Amino acid sequence: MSSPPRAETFPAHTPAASQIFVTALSQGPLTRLELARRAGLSPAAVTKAVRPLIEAGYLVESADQDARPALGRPASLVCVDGGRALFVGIKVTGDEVIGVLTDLCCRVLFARRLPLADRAPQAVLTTLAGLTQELMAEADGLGVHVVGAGLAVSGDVDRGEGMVRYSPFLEWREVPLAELAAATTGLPVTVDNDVRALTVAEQWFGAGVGLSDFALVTVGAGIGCGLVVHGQVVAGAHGVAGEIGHVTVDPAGPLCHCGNRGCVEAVAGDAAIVARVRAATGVQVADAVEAAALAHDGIPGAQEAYARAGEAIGRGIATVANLLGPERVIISGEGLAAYDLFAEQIRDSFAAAAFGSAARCDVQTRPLPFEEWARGAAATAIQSFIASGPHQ
Amino acid sequence: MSSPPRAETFPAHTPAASQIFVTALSQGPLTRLELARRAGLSPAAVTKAVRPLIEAGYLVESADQDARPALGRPASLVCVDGGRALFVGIKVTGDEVIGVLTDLCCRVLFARRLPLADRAPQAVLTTLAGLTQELMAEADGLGVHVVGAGLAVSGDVDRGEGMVRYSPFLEWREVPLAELAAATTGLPVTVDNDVRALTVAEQWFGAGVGLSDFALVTVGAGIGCGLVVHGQVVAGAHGVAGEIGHVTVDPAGPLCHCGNRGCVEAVAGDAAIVARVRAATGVQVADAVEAAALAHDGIPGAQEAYARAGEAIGRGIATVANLLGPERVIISGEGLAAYDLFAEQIRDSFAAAAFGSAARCDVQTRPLPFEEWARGAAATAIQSFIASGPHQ
DNA sequence: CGGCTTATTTTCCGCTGTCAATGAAAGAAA
DNA sequence: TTTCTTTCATTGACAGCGGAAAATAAGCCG
Repeated sequence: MSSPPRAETFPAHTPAASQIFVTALSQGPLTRLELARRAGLSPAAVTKAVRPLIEAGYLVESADQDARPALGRPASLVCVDGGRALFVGIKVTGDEVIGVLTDLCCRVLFARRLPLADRAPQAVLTTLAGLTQELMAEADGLGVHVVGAGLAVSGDVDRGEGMVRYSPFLEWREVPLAELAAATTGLPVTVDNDVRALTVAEQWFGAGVGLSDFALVTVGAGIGCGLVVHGQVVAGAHGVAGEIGHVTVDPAGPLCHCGNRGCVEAVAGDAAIVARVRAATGVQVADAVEAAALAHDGIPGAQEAYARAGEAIGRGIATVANLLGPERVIISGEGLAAYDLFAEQIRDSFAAAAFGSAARCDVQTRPLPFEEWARGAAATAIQSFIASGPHQ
Repeated sequence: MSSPPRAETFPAHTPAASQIFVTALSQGPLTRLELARRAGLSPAAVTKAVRPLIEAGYLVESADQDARPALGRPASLVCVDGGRALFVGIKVTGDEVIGVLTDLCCRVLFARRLPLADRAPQAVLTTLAGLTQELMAEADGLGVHVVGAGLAVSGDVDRGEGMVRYSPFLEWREVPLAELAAATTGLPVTVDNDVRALTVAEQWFGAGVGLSDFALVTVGAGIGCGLVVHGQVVAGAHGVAGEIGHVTVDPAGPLCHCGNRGCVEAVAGDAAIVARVRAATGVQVADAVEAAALAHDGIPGAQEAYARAGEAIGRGIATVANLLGPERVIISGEGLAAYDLFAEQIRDSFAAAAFGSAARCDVQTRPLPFEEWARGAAATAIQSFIASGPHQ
C-alpha cells in the first residue's frame, strides 16, 4: 500500500552515540569536552561518536567564538542540525485534529487544525492521512524529508505496541493505531498518550531538560500529569499513571465524572469552574473563557470559583511532591490563560500541603500554544527516530 | 582506630555478573539457562559470570533433581550460599535500637533490641557499637565474617553520602552517621531511610521480587510509603519521597502534627486511632493495642475509628496507584496486627478511589515481625556489598 | 550402543569505550 | 618571529565484555 516504513534510520551505531546526540539535542550547542562531561564518557568516545553524525548531517560544527577560553585552543561547538530531518506530530481529540510539522529540534515550522466530524477509527485515519499529506507537502516545499510521525491520543495508550487500549473521548478500544497510520501514511508512526507526549517534549526540549525527576501538570478541560522518574517517563503497569486529576482533595466536594467526589478535576477542570461560576453568579457562561472574563471583571462568585480551583491544583501538586519529591513541577495547559486568577492559591496551598523539604520543589509555569500538544506528539516521533538506529 | 573498612569485596568483575548474582539471590535456585533468560543475557555470559562466583563461594551448585526435563541433559541449579557472608542490620528509633544478624540471603539469624536512653549522636554511636559487637560475636560463633552493616533511620537520609540530614525523632541534623559508625565498628556502613530500607528488602527478598514498579505502605505509628519505579527505589530530589502519610484525605479532618488537616497519618496513625477511640468510647486506652482490643470486643466507637483509618489508608493507596500505576502495593507495618479491623475499608475505598485500570493493581498484605525494620537495614548493607565489586 | 534431546561450555570474534600520547590552535612571552 | 603554555581534540593500541556458533556433556530410549 505504501513505501516500507522506516526508510531512513538514525546512524547512531552505539548507545553512547545516541546518548551524546540526545545531550547535544536538548542541551544546545556544546563543546566536545562538555558533551563528554555531561554524558559521563571520555572525550575520545565523543570524538568517535560525533564524526559519523556530522558526516550524516545530523550534527554540525559551529565556530561560535562566544565562550572561547582565555587561554588555549578554542573549543568548537557541536550542534544538532534541526533542518536535517522533519517530523509530523498530530494530536487527536474528540472533535479536531491538530497537526504540526517540526524540525529535528522540535521547532514548529507549520501548524494546522482540522475539525473531526466522525470519530470512528476509519474516518479518523482518513483525516490523519490527509493532514499528514498536507504537512509532508509543506516539507517538500522545504526540500527536506519527513522521517516519522507521532500521534498523541488521550486515554490508555500502549506506546510499545502502538495500540490505543481505551480512549473515552474517541470511544475507541484496542485500536492498533500505529500500524494503521503507518500503512496509510507510509511513515514510521509512534503513538502515545497525550500527556506523556507533552512530558517527552518538556524532558527533551522544555523545562525538564537535564532533570531526572520532574512532573508536568496540565490544567484545562481535564487536569493531567506526566511524571519523569529516574530519567524515564512513567507509564504505569496498567496504562494508568499521572492521574492527578482524580486525586481526591475533598471527599465532600462535587461529584466527578469518575464517580467519586472532590477529585481535583471535579473542582478545577474547566467544566467544574464553569458550573461553579454559573451557580455562584447566575450568569450562564458558556465556557472557561467566559468564566475567566467574569472573574477578571472582579465578580466575586467567579473569583471564588478560581480560588477553589487553585487550591485544589496546589493540593494535587503537593501530593505529587510529597510522594515523588521531583526537582521541579511544570504547570502548563490551556487553563494557564487564567493563571493569574489562581496562581496565588496554587502557591499557597502547595506550600501548605507540601511536607518538609518537598516544599523546596521548584514550581514553574509554562505557556502552552494551541499546537503544543501536537508538538508533544512530534517529540515522541523524534525520540523513536533516534532510537531507531542499528544498535540494540 | 579500627581495621580498614571494606576488607572483603564482592568478586563480581562485571555489571552482568552483579545482575546475574542478584537474580539468583532474589529469584531463588535457577538453572543457568533460566538465569540467562531472566537477566536478558546469553547462556555463555552466565557460565562466565557464575564460575568465579562459585569459586569464591558465593554461589553453589545444587544437584536438585526436581524440575528435571523429561528429555535431555538435566539442568543443575545455581543458588546463593547464604552462609558465605553475614551482615548486621540495625534500626534506630527514638527510644530503642533493634539489631539483626542476617546471612547473605537476608535471613535473620539473631535479633536483639536495646533501649536507647540518650539520643545524642555520640551516645547512640556507643550503643550501636556495642550492639554491633554483640552481633559480630554471634557471627564468630558461626565461624563466618560479618562484611557489612546497614543502619535504618527515619527522616531525611542521604544514602549516597551516608548522612542523616534531619531526623525528627532523634533530633539530629547533618550527622555523618555512616562515617562515624564505620569508624567505631570497623565495618563498611550503609545508612538509609527506614522505609526505603524496608522497600529494598521487599524488592530483593520479599513481595516485590521481579517487579519493576511497586509500592510498600507501612501502617503503624506513622504511615509511610516506599516506591520502586523503573526498578529503582525513589529517593526524591530533596530527600522527601513516599510521604503518603501526609497526603490529605479530608481537608476538614483532624489536625496533623505536620500542620495540615486530614492527612492520612492524622486519621490512620496509631495516635489518631487512639485519640478517636478515646473520644468515642470514653475509655482512656493507652495505645494502639488497647484500642484494637476494644474494637475486637465489638465496641462500636472503636470499630468506627478503625473503619475511618481503613478508609484513609485505602484512599492514600489509591492516590499512589492513580499517580504511578504500580503493579502491586504491599501493606505492612505494626498496624497490620489490627488488619482485620480495617481490611474491608481499605479494599473498598481503594477500589472506589482508584481510577480506571489503576484498580487492577494487586494489593497485598505482608506480616512484619518486630525485627523487620532491622532486616531492611541489613538488605541495604547486602545491596552495598554486592555493589562493592571491582567494576564501575 | 547409537540416536535424540536439552544444558552447559568452549572458542573465537566483533565491538565499545578508555588510556596515554600526540596533534592543533590559539594567546603570551621572549 | 619564535617558542612556550594552555586547552581542546584526535589517534591508535588495547583490554575486556558479551554474543554466536560449534562442541561437549549428560541423561533417556529404543
